[in-house]
Amino acid sequence: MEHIKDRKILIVDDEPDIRRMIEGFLRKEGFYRIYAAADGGSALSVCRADKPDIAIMDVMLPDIDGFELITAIRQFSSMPVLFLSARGEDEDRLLGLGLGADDYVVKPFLPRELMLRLMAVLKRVYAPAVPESLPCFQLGEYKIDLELATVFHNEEEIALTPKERGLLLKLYENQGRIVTSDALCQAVWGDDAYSYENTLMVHVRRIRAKIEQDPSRPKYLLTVRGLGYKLVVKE
Amino acid sequence: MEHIKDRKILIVDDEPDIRRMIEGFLRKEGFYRIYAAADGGSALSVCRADKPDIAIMDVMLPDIDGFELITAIRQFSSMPVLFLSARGEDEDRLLGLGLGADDYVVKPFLPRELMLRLMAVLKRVYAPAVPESLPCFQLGEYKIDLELATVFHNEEEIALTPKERGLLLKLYENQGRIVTSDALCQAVWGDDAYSYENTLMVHVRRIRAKIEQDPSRPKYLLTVRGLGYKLVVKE
DNA sequence: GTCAATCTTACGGCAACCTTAAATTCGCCC
DNA sequence: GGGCGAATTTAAGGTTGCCGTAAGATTGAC
Repeated sequence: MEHIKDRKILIVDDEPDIRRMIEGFLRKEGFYRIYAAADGGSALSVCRADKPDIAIMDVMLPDIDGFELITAIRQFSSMPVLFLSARGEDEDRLLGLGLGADDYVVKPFLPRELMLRLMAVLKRVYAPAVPESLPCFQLGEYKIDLELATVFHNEEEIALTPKERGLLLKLYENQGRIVTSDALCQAVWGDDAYSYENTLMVHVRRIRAKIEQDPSRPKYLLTVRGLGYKLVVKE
Repeated sequence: MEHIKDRKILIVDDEPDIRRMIEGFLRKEGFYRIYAAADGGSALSVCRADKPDIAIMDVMLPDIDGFELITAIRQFSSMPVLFLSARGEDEDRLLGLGLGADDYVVKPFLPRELMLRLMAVLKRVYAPAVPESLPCFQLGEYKIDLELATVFHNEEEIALTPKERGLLLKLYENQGRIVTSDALCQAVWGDDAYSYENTLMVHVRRIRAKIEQDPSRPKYLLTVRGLGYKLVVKE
């Protein structure tokens, strides 16, 4: 999941105009994975089948009350839900939030407000658990600080890019051991392991340019032919 | 002021039942410094005399409209005000908030909701127990005094705006470390951080205009691509 | 020597970032 | 309230540099 706008959104409302309005606005804002449903029944099956990342739903639906719907959804999913409601009653609001709704917008609303709240919920719920601190270690005269994404060498500070940092982290976690190319790709690019072999080599080359005296005869980041790479930390 | 529940609360409502209900609930929740008034006139004198920390007041009072009352109060006090209203109209809400009300609860309400909002307002208004002294530090030829919100450079004094100050503070507290854009937004704008990315950039740009020789090639407030920003203090 | 694996370099796309200006909101004084 | 200047946000277009691709060179195993 690269971007917040890659999230899948389900819109549940029985009024076609509202559905289209919301969908249109969200698309204009850059969301592109949008589902829609007009009633609770189909909403429920979309939730099961497509597993959207968030649902925007009207409280009043033709076949089922929104609060019952969220209860049903909670049986199998903890996806965030943002309610739309024409009523301004506080009981509804509290009930909704109490049942696990994440926010609540009163109709009529400005598209922008819906947007703000949607983004807020997505950020809150899917906020990446950032590891507090990343390691810092020495390679001969080179000091590698992954926290600062920086290599220190001879008074110089050389910045590391995110990919370089990710690769070095994976290698450092397995220092002295061989890390397969697949494992490295997995660590940096995620599960969909396409043919990143070549790309990986290029990145390794770039890392070597930053942490090796002679990048062509590496001392620290070694190639293990046929298997992968290995980071040698000890002197 | 030790605790949030040591705050003095004024309840203004002409219905004795409502007054008692709110007061009872608040006492049960641990508040103990509670004043009550049945009309705008006495509310005003309580505000003058006892200087409550917050007022909960009905919009409809026998002698005066709540909005006029808040205007009168604003003449001599900036105490937070939380409105109760039987009308659910947004105009009222906006008007109230625009006039300096801090929140707004629609009757009928659940005591718990009033409570939540009351606490929220108190926290928001009184939490930033402004740290007495803010740091002052040197960036090359630039002296940054966050206390005075001023940059000194070549006999010149350049004022910092509140946002600029907030950002610089957060950066200074993490000097030498990378501060993510999210963390910066959070520090200055609060939790619901969305769409501030661009705004942040603009502010960074303006800060750079004040503390960098060449804002396009910053020496102190550096960009860390893909991560955030970093303040380099040491020379 | 041959072949496959790995290295090396260069280049273009694209997202992240920058920059500016205009629009809007905020805060203060009257 | 209304008006004014400052502060902030929005918007639009420009720039930069990370990253992925490809193509040719080199290395190591057999």
